[in-house]
Amino acid sequence: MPKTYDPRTVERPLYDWWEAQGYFKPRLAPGRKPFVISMPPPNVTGKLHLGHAMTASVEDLMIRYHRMRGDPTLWVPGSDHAGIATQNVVERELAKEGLTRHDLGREAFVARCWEWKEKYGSLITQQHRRLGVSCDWDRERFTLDEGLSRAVREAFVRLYQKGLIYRGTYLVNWCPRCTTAISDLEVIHKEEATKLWYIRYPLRDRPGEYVTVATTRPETMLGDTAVAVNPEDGRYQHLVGQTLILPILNRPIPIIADDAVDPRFGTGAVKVTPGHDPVDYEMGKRHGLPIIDVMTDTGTMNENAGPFAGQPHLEARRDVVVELERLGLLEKIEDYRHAVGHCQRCDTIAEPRISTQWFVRIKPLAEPAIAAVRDGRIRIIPERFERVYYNWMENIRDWCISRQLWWGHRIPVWYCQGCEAEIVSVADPAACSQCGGTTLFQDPDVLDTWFSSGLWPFSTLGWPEDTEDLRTFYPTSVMETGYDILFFWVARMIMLGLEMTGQPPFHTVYLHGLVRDEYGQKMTKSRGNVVDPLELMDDYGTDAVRFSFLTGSTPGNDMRLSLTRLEANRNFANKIWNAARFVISNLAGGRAAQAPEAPETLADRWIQSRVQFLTAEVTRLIEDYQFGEAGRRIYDFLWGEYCDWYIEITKARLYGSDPSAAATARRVLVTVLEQALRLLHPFMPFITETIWQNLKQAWGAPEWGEALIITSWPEPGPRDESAEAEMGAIVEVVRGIRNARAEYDVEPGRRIQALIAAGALTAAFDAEREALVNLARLDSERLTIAPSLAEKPTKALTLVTDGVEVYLPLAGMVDLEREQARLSKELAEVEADVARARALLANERFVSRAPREVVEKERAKLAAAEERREALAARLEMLQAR
RNA sequence: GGGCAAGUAGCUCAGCUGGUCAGAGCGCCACGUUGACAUCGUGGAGGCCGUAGGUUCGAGUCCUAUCUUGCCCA
Repeated sequence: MPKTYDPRTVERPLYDWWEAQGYFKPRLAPGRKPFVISMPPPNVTGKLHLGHAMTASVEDLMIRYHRMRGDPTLWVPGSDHAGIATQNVVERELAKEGLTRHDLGREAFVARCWEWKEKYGSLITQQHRRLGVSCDWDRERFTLDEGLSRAVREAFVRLYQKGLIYRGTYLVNWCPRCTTAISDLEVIHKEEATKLWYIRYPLRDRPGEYVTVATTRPETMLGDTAVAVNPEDGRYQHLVGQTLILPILNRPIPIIADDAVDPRFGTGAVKVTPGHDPVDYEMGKRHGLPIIDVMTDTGTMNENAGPFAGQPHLEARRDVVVELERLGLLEKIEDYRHAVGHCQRCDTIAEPRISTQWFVRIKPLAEPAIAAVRDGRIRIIPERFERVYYNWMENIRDWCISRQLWWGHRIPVWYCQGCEAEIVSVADPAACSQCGGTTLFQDPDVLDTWFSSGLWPFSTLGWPEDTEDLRTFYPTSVMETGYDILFFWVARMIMLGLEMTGQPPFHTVYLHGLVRDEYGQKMTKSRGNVVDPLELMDDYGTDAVRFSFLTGSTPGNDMRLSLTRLEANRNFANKIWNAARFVISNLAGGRAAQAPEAPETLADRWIQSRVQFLTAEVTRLIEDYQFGEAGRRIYDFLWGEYCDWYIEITKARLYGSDPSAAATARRVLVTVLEQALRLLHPFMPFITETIWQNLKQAWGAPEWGEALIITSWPEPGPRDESAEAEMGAIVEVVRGIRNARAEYDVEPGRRIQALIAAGALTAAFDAEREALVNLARLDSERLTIAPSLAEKPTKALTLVTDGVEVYLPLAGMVDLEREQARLSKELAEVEADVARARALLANERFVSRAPREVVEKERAKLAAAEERREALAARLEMLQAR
């Protein structure tokens, strides 16, 4: 094994081997409930980003854990066709050739998209493998696959037949750049500084009088069909029912009264444009106002805009204002801040626009979806997102699912030219079901990408066919994803899953946070702060990247990417590597070549007890979805206990002359490391498997099995409480001696004399005498360990720990004045402890109300402190009396 | 306007259902080429857990108010 761990030489071949061996495929076990995750499908347009790395780290952890537990474990990968995003990318490619999609025509354009998908879609899956994801690639799916497309049609038809999908003409969000409708969720509201224009609308029947309205979008006045005031507003009550003349177009429009008007906004009178504003649209419906659409699908003014027809709407805005000013109807312009909706995909300002679209009637789907979370059939982690979910679900509005795009699932609706019937069908119809006519036109629109994603947990398993996979692996277990797509995706999977399959698609939703840059900013292309996970993996190794994501975040909370943390975890990998190197290089021919074992030492019993405790804790924490804490425990164990203490302690035996003692140490070194590697494997799969294979080989233990990835998760064995307590005391003494040496500037190489009065712990200290000598750099010849000392040296440093007194007669170095001062300080501290514990125990309410264990613990603490106090006081007295 | 999260050592963050919870990594100081590791070892300094109340025998840990920052929804 090389001196430093080199992930680059390890990762790729190991991943290929795992995959080739079929370890990523589920192993069925009769009677065991499968553990299944549907991987959130990355967009085919995408490059691997840190979100994927986070997702992969968390999901692969769960997958590997359950696989080791023996559950039939399936992780279904795939990718998403990402309608708007992909279409935009391909259109941009075309633009480089000076072409638009319309130049190509629909069929050729879609073919072009497929080409693009074939070329780049596999890129992200290759990149994905580098993260170590142990998913079943044979079950990889793409949302536009034949099977999934069929699922989409089936779902559409079922919803349509139940009356849950309808077509209608409504005000929807429209992106004039993408030239398609988008759903409410795809509109991003951003606060922007704009202007508020105050415009005078003359009263028809009262010459010279007018009503002033304020607007942020003057060009939409061309579509005004009323002016509204609040019915309670005294300023305007007398005008309600009067008629105004719309400036420029000179159209008569009424003044209406409506509760929706906020009297505090602007002048309290607002223009009503039902064709271009959601509030106005609702108002228009209530008052039977006409709807006038003044824009085209690309955001230019149409023929209804009179003199401004043909102008882009922002130009028209400017010119409308100029014209109003000329007419003397522009009262004033104020600065104003308000939220403006933007297209999620291209950031263009989204315009509310009247158009004919397909919608999902969502309330009947939302109600069962709310119930599933409320009654606990679905649990969301962290829990607070359940409220976010309810809040959104309870205020949900019908979902606009049609998109005026070409790349996607075409809506399975055909219109008969003969009788105008609407035919909705899973299979392409040959003839009209009403009149038998054969001239049918399919609806040109495609479905919202999230409609197909919403079916993902079951469409990937074969639904609507009653497949073996669907029967075995559905419902899935955990849906793990970023909280940013709780509404987009998770909520819709729950709704569609319940509706289509009658079951919640998963029992647990685990939401991770977003990965931000080191300054806490969202990573975006425009900020230029995007970090490429591939580079991180190159620089630090995949295991370090994964471990950093797992231990550096808590569910639902964003994390900042910290390079020092990555470095620390790379160092951790290297630390384990070297610990393993140490163990392996000391195996001396392996298990078969070992002498009969000597009995286990205290240290052996201690480390074995610790690894059992670790196993229990890590298992509990993983079961409780506390992955970060679990990872940190393993880190602390391996570095803090195994390396810093146990390995150091075994050196004496390994380098000593007793082959039996060495044999025991070797076995314990190997088995404890092996168990810890199993625990760590879901966090750091590459290095653990690599070490494990080396260790198995060097130790000669074929019965461990083929690979770590498929070994069993360890069951915690019993703890050895006394070994832990005794070893704890020894560690404390060693630390005390090291501390004293540093404080007195004893040269590191110098071996010093020590006298230890170990009381009840004498046997333990005797047993680990060699460890004490080595770790505290004591002079073996001049080390006394006894229950108590008949004669205590005067010129010596004194350490008093629980139940143990240590004397260090540092020849010529002990300054008794200083020593007395040091002991006095320590005594004062202990006295404070004693006083505090006494006060607490004297409090009747504490003794009577606190749990017994807590009181007992406090009593034990008091006793120990008192003992220490006595020892310190006695020592001080002795020094003073000298 | 409604809601949520965060505010803990110089920095980045852990601290589960209230009782060694005051921690880690990095940084800092001192020392160290002891036969796994300088991507290391040993020792050390450093925080009244945003602020003010409250509940409790006991509160970073629960409640209320408040300040700061960020996010979501409307």
